[in-house]
Amino acid sequence: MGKCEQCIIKQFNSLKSLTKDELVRISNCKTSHTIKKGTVIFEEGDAINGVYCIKDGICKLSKLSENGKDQIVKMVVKGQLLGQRSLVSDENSNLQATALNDMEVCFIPKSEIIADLQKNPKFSFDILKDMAHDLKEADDIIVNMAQKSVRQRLAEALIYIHNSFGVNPDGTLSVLLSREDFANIVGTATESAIRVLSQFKKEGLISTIGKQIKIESIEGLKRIE
Amino acid sequence: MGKCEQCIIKQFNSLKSLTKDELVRISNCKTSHTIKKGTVIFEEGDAINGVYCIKDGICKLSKLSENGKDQIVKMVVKGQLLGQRSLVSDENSNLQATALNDMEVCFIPKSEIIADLQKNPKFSFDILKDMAHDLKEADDIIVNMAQKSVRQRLAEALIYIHNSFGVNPDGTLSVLLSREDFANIVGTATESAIRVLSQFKKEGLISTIGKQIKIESIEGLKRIE
DNA sequence: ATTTTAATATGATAATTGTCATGTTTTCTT
DNA sequence: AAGAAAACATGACAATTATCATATTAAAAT
Repeated sequence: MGKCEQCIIKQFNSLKSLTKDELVRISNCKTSHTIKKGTVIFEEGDAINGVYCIKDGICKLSKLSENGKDQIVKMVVKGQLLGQRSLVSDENSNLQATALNDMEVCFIPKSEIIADLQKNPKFSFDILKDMAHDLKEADDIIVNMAQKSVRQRLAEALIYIHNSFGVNPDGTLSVLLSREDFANIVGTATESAIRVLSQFKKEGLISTIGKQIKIESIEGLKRIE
Repeated sequence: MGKCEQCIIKQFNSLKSLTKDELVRISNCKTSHTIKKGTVIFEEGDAINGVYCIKDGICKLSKLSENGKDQIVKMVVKGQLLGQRSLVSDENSNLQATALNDMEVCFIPKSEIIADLQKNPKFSFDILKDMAHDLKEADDIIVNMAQKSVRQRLAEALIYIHNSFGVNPDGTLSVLLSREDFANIVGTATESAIRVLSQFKKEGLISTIGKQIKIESIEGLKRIE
């Protein structure tokens, strides 16, 4: 099993602020996992008790609404930490995490890392920065949900996914989402999401290869009102 | 001017985790302010460079949408800290803060408190907990915005305000909001908010005394689908 | 390879919400 | 106290979005 001290992934998240000694200790108690696409990593209400360092892949964080829909609140990718909040609060998770493709993760038990959070101010400040950033993003999402049309939100979601998670060699979005996922990001009915995507296609803003989506005009998508 | 060490307000926020020495130092550099209802405390894009400890009153945090509406993202009351995020990130504020009634606040410059954040792990852990809580709340708001009707959201907003900020002796909500404010919390047109409130009144769920609102049946509001 | 199932697509229609117009009430100003 | 301005209220209508029905296509299972 790989060692945290030597793992490049940590450069991308708060673990980079741990000392070598701390990393060695964590490395000895972490567990590596391969997670198949579609697997639920944790559910709403679960006690998580640790963080996942994502070595590869991507997952969605969602919350079940009373109307039966599963609103996607955030996506977490390779390099990032999943479940940071469980380190801080003793409450159970308010979100469900589901793998969007095959993932490789390391799980670090809370018990082993919580002391570092208390002792290593650089580390806790890093986590703090992360959360502040998440909070800012959440504010933006709230405003978008409240004030923008489905069309606008979907256009922005496409741009966001394009810019944040990149594209395949053929130009299609590297994260493969179902139409239902798109609907659950944007907060609309699946049919509505499908309809809007069809329109975007007609307008030449995107093209599709099977369920893969390729953005043809970011500028065009940005211009949508 | 009052001294932080003796101030009861700090019991309600993360400042309680500062040592006596730290509090004394902060007390010497803080500035007290009275803020009139309606005053903009800081705007989007402002560099805040400190936190406000709210001794009395309440304010709204909002963000301007492209369509000209001012979405209210959060309300901050007596006892809480305003602008915590400015301590952590060096970016300018993404939100505007506006006093909803007359306020009394103490402003603590970032320069004086940032060292404590680095050195006092109890304090930074407290702030971390706060942010984790805010983030959880933000998730809930996103789901509500995306999946619930205006009617449901407004009912929930009324309940939230009732439970979180309390009522006057006559039973009316102690935070006096305009219909436009309600619309901006719920993310709808002012006319729609007015309409729904009128309906709630007709249905006996609320009553009004001028623009003051009194909840007559929390259970009824909760039952709305 | 064929059946079965799930995902995508589109039409028709209903429900929700936004916009504009206009009137009323309340609050503020002088 | 009178007039002006802002906030509240409601109707009429348009736009957006959800829901239900039903194809069509793609993926999975046997």
